[in-house]
Amino acid sequence: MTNFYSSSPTFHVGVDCIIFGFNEGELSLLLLKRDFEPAKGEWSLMGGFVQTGESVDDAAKRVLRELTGLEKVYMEQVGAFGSVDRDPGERVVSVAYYALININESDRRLVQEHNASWVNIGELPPLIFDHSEMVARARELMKRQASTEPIGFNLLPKLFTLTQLQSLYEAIYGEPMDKRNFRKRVAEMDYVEKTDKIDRQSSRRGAALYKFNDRVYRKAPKFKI
Amino acid sequence: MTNFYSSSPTFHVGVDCIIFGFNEGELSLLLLKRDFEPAKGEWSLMGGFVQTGESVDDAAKRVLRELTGLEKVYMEQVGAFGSVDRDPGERVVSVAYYALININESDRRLVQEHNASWVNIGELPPLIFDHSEMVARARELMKRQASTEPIGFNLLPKLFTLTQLQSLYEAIYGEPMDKRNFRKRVAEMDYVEKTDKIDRQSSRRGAALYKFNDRVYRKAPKFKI
DNA sequence: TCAAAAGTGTTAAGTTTACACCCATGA
DNA sequence: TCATGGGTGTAAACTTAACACTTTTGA
Repeated sequence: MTNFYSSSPTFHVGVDCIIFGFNEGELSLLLLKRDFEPAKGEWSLMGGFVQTGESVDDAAKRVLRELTGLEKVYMEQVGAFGSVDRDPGERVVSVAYYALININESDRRLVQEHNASWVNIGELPPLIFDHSEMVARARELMKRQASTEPIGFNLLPKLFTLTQLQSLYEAIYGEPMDKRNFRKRVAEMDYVEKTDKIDRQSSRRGAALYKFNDRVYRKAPKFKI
Repeated sequence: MTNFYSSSPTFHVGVDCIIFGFNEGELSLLLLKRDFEPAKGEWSLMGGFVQTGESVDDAAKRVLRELTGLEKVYMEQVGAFGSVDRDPGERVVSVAYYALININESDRRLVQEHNASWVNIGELPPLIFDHSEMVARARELMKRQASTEPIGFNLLPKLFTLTQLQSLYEAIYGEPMDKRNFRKRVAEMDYVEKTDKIDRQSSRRGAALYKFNDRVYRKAPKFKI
């Protein structure tokens, strides 16, 4: 009896990470300037190959960790990219993931070693292969999910001001929002808790610092922003 | 110099299809009772392996065509499933797709030859591997997309009554809808066109038959149902 | 003549949007 | 004292939801 699987070819399976960060009111992506072939010298997403005994999700986590040093990061699968010629080197089916990280928590040394840098999302260079398409799909997905679930907090420090939070959502949606309406909505989210701490960086008066309480959110998960 | 790719393993890449149909007010899936190993005798999705020189999307289209005889079907990728042990036979990374078809247009002989049948979505048997999870994800995705884009028409005959259309959306959302509000919304969609034909199957009085005009939709794509 | 599905508008409730001024502070 | 960002409420516009009766016709 012939083996059921053996008549079909096998392929390298890759993972590529669209890594979002937020700083100074701007969304950025962590991109690599490739110092290796193929496509040496061009910009790309951080990627890698799935290994034996490693799930595709785990491969994505590993690849993210290799670049940023971070574990337990918020990640979502964007989808599989499987055109025949998407990688000119060899046939590779790749699964894209997006990650939301707090830029300040990433390991600067690792980032530098990989020749990676944060690029403002409005000024992205052309990317290799189909990586620009992956980014476009990831942005769409992230935008939709950000309007539905409180994932934006992953991009902020643990303590943040409401102005920061609003500026984050303005960056995600790409449009300005009304301050009073925004704060009204946040006020209804019991899991966005005002602390007694004050941020004195951003203004003379000082702004109240808030935190996201996931425990409370899971009890009453209502979110629409 | 060593080859960049060769240090990583390769895997079989599969595709699995969640095939939605609509009949008698009920959503159904086209499932296979496997007459081959592994998991012979159990229920599964229709699947196959990606071939050399074939994109993953094309593999999904081929697999769907092999079972239904249909081409140019509405399909969406659900995502990649990559757990290490998801297929007990051998390591397989699989990409799930959902398809929306008109049951009457599928090739009954082909369906029979594959030992496949339409199963009401409320009465699904346990499925092999992670196929139940694929189905769950596909349903969620399809529901969301159905509320945003006029994809439901793919499940109906070219001519349909408003009662059929409402009953379809009730099946998709799993909840009853108000007839007058529903018709009000449809009346605002210029691309849902009343024909001069009458359906006399469903009632003594007869119901006006409508059709979806994709040309008109693309000019003014507003949809919310 | 009646059973069965088709067809049709109005009102109340809820949600979303627009909008402008005072506050607290450090320089 | 003034420049800067922080903080606050109300009313109009719009959207959504609730609701019941008349029409047509084949059996």
